Amino acid sequence: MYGSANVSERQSQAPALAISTVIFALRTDPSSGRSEIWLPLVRRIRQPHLGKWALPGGPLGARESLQDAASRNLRDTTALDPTYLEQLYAFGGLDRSATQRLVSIVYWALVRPDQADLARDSENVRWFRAAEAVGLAFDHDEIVAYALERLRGKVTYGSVAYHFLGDRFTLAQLRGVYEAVLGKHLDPANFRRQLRSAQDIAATDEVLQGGRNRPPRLYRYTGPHSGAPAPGTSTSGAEPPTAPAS
Amino acid sequence: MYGSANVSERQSQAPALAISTVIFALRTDPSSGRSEIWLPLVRRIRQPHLGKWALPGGPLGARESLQDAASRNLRDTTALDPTYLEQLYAFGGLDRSATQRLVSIVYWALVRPDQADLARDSENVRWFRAAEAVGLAFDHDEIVAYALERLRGKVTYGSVAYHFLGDRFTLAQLRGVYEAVLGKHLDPANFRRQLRSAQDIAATDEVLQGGRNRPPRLYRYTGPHSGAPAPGTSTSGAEPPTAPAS
DNA sequence: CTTGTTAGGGTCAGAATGACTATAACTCAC
DNA sequence: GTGAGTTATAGTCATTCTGACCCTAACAAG
Repeated sequence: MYGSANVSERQSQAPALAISTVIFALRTDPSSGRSEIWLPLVRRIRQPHLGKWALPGGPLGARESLQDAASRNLRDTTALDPTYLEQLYAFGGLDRSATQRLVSIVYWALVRPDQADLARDSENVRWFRAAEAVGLAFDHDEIVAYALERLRGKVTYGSVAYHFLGDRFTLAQLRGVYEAVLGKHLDPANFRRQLRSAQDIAATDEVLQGGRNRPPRLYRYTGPHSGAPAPGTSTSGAEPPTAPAS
Repeated sequence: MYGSANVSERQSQAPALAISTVIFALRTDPSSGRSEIWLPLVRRIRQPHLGKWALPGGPLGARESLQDAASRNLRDTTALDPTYLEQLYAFGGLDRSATQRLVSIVYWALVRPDQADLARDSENVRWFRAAEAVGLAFDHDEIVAYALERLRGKVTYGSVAYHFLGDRFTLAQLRGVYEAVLGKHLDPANFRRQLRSAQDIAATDEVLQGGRNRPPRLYRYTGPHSGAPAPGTSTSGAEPPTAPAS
C-alpha cells in the first residue's frame, strides 16, 4: 500500500516535528524615510547547515499548543510578544533535511516597529531585510517567500496592516505599511477614502505634532487585537478566519 | 495554565503525527435537482471514540510527502484520485485526543460527482451531507466546519468550483456548485456575465442534448488542472498559491 | 510673507455589480 | 402541430467602486 519503496533504509521512526516562526517587523529607512519589511534570523550552531541563517524554531514541547510554541520562538529570539500570530503552512517534504525526516509547522507573526527597535542584534540573532533574506538553511528561502506572499494577500484583503503599528498611527504611516508590503505606490487621497469606509479603524481627536508639515490626525485600530485566525481547536482565543480569499 | 488536569499521566514523548483528509464531493438531490456537498467518513474501529464517524486519515509514512499521504487517504477510502488537493491546517491542541498528544495535518480535496457516485458505501465508510456531519470523533466537527469555510472562501474568490465537475459542464451546473457551496441563490444572467470575463473558462462548440429545455452550451476549464496550491517544498507540482485572501 | 511640503477634501470617467426585462430554443401535454 | 412551460442567453439601467487628478488647509523654514 505504501508503494514499492524500500522502507527499511530510512529511519522508520515517526518524523520529527518542529515549529518555526517567520517574524515580520517594520523598519523605516533613515535616508529615504520609507518603510521596509525586516525579519530576524538565527545562526545555526549545529549540523546540518552549521553557520547558516535560519528561521527561529525548535521542537514542539509536550505541553504546549502549536501556537504557544510559535509564541515561545518569538520570545526566545526577540523578547517580544506578538501583535499578530497565525499559522502559515506545514512543510513536510522528504528532502527538507539530510539527516532526518522533518515536518515543520510554520507560523508567521507581526511585531510593532517600536518593539522591533528594542530587539537588538546579538551574535546569533540578526535582522535582515525581507528581500535580502536568501541563502538560508534548509528550505527556509521558500518558506520566507511564501510568508511574504501570504502577508501581501492578507494586507490587500485588509486586516493585518494595523498590527505593524502602534495603537495610534497616522494614515501616512499606515499607507507606508501597505506600500512596503505591496511594493508599489498608493495614491494618498484614494487610500484615505478607502480607509474611511473601513470597519475597524477610527479617527481620534488627536493630531501628531512636531512634524514640519501640517499635523496629521491620529487613528486607532478597533478590531480584534491579538487576532490569530485559527479554527476552534486551540486553547487560546479561537476565532473563525475571516474567509474570502485565501 | 494547563488547567486542573493531572498532566503527569500523559506521555511526554514526542507528539504523534497524523494526516487526515476532508473529501468533498457534489451530489444532486434526485427530488429537488439541487446540488449538495457530501463527504465520506469512516467508522472508528478502535478506541478512542470507537464506533463514531471520523475523517479518513492515518499516520504519515516515512517515505511519503504530506500531500502523498493525503492522496493515499483519499484512495483508501474512496478509490478516487483527487481533482483538487490542498493543505487545510495543522491541528495540534493539547486535548484533541485523550490517549495521546496528537498533531494532525489536515488536507481537503474535491472529487467529481461521477467519481463520487462510483464510490459506494461500505460497512465502515459512509457518505454524509456536509451539513449533517456532526457528532464526529475527536475535534473533527470543527475541522469539517473549517474546511467548509475555506471551501466557501476559495469558491467566492473563484478558482476551485470547476474541480467539482467533469471536463465539460454547463453554466447552470457550475452555478449549482456555487449555490451549493455558498448556500444562496445566484442570478443566472449575472452569473453568466461574470464567468464570460473569467480567465480559465472557455466555451466549446458543443451543447448538451437531451434535456427538456433549450440545450445549454458546454464549457471547459482551461486553468491548472490538478491544482494544489502549495509552496515550493513538495515533490509534486509546486505552484504558488493564488494569494488574496486565504 | 513667501515657498515647499504634506494633510485632507473634492470631482470625474470608467469598471464592476445587482436587479430586471426580453428573446431564443427546446420538451411536453393536448 | 400548437401552445404552455422552462431554461438559455442577451441586453438595459441605476448604483457602487476605483483610479487619476485637482484644490485648499496647515504647518516649518527661510
